[in-house]
Amino acid sequence: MPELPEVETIARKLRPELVGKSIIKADLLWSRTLATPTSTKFKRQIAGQEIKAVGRRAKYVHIQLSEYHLFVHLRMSGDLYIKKGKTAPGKHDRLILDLTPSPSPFRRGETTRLVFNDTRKFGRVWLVRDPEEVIGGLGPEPLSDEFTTAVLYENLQSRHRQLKPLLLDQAFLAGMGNIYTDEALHMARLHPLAASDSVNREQAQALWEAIREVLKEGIRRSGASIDWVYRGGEFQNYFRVYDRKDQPCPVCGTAIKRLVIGQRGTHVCPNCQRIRS
DNA sequence: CACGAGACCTGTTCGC
DNA sequence: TGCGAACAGGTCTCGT
Repeated sequence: MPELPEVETIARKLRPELVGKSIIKADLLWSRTLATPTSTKFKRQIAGQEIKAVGRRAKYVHIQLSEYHLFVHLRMSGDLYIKKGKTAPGKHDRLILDLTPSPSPFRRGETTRLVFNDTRKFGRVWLVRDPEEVIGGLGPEPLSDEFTTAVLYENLQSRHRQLKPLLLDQAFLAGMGNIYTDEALHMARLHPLAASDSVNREQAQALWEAIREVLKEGIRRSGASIDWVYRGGEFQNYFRVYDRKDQPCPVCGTAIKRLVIGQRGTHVCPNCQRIRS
């Protein structure tokens, strides 16, 4: 489910609810959800921590605590949300953090919880002192100032990889997923199988612009919501190629094709996106 | 180094 | 209607 825009949307929504509250206790309902440390250590270390900030790096939700950093990766089906009031855990809840009650005089003493729900159990949570332990190997943040056309061009030249798998590689660029990669390549009129070192300066410029534009549009529309996973986004109504097999390309009207590249469904306009040219 | 296949999981949709 | 196959927003690890 969640790529950069969806994770950004979730982090923005959680921030005002979480900052300033403290964690009372943790309830781990699926042990493999915890990547590090051990369950015992995790529960001991997180209890009493105050939430200082909530942000995002790549596809990780980053929750800064008084002495630790909590990272959550939603992978394919994860979601993070606030649940108020005492209720039984949901079917796919994997981790529940009890928070100090809201100070509001109208809802005095009401239980507030941060719930990590994850149907497919691929999601992971880390509690560390040093953030580098989790996010140290990531490539540039695509919407940051360090990510320039020149950086993209040089990095593309320095390897010989198919464009799509390279853009999905989080060590190359952090935050792109299957949807936004297909959309960006289409916008830049580049074929997903084109070799990275075959891309010229103009094409790198177009790709840089497309990546930023597509991600910003995704954020503006609060992400994309397909089927039962993740709700609230609107970007699915504006896909140009993703999930649009056999439907017309919005640019030229040619039927969109679906390929499989690196075991991922990949959508292209066979007319707009050609390997040579 | 680049790339493909298999794992990890559950749920929904598709094809016969 | 039933039932197995294919597929899903991600990433890791192994073998070639």
